Amino acid sequence: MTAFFEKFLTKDSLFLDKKVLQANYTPNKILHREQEIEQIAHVLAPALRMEKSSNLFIYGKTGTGKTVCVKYITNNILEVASKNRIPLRIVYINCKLKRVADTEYRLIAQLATEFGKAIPATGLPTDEVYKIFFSALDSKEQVIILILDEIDQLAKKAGDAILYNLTRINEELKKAQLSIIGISNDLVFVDNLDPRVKSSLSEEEILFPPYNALQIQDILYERAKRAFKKDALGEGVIEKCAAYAAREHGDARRALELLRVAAEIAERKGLSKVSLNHIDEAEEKIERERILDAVQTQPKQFQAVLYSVLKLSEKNKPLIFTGEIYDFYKSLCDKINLRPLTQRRVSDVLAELDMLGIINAKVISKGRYGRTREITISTSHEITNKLKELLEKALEIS
DNA sequence: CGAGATTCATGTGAAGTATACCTTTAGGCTTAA
DNA sequence: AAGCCTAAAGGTATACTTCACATGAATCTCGTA
Repeated sequence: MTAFFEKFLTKDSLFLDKKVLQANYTPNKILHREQEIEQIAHVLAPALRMEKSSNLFIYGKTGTGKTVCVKYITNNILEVASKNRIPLRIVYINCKLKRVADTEYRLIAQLATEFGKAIPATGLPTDEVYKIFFSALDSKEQVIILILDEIDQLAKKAGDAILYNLTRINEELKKAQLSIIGISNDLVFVDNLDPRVKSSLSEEEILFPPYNALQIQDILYERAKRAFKKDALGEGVIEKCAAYAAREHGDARRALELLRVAAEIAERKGLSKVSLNHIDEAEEKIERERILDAVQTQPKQFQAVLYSVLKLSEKNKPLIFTGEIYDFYKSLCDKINLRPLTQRRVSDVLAELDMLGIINAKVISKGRYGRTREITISTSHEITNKLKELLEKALEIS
């Protein structure tokens, strides 16, 4: 054991600074987004004069740099603010996180917690929580910029009334000022909003177009310079990562992750260079971990339903229907001593699993033979097998 | 043969229920003057 | 008399159930050519 660690220590790493490639890293130079950054900066600048800045709505596909740009700007603005003793506060919330900010109550509770007020998970009336949040907000003169990431998820689950309430809070605040930045991956999201919400939320709008392959390459080169030691990357590695990511609507986050994981794989193998086939391995690994992770954090019932789907797909059938799943699921529940949910609920569970991208579900009509969800597994065989193992363990299936 | 009607299996919306948790309040007990 | 603790009462959010109705194309029915 000691020998292993000794060797680990002396073996030199491919990385110079790994965190440069990690998802939450904010670089101090963002390429190919000069215009967007300037626009955002213009919108937010009034906050420094203690004026309310316009609400801002940012949209663009995943990995187009929305979050990074916003974080970059807010970091800068915070710096200036603290230097000049301006009471500016930035709150960032990701609305997608299940059980954190995916309902009205939980979002406001989360916000209140950000302001140092502990809110129980249940029990309080929602408007009470609003009041607590409100008084925390208005307790002193300050400007607050509230960033709601993945706001489309929130509106989809919790309705847009909550957004209306938030945009209206400002009118009642006496001392503080609140501006909202909404970030959405869904390009048509605003169009489905209540017009009142729409007009107040998107006083300013900025669209982030996808990066093209060349731009992603630039970004990768820039980061790789900091992240890796010289010559750690083989010929064409960056190009390939960029190409893969460009294929997926120019997702830079994905490209970076691909590069990092590929390097980790190479390093673990004790190689001194990352080569092209590591990228393929990395892609596989990322996909696997994304799914395994998502599944692991699901409630037991969800896992049981998913397991049923997997088991049924095993029988070499390309399409599975809700009814079969429910039957299997019920007998499964019997076996593992789980109280079965109703079909109604399972229907919703399946819809949610679809949303998570773990399965593909499509509602079809089979004419005379009724209407159902047609379900397919979207992942590769290998991952499916791993999943089954994991679920068997989690559900204690012998 | 083709237009409508029918049918099936389940999707989907609304309303109700169970659970877990919160605050408030009233009563009982302890404590200190 | 004041202070503290506990338990009951009254209230809420959330996950789930119950009930009832909606869907939509394959299939059936029946009038017509």
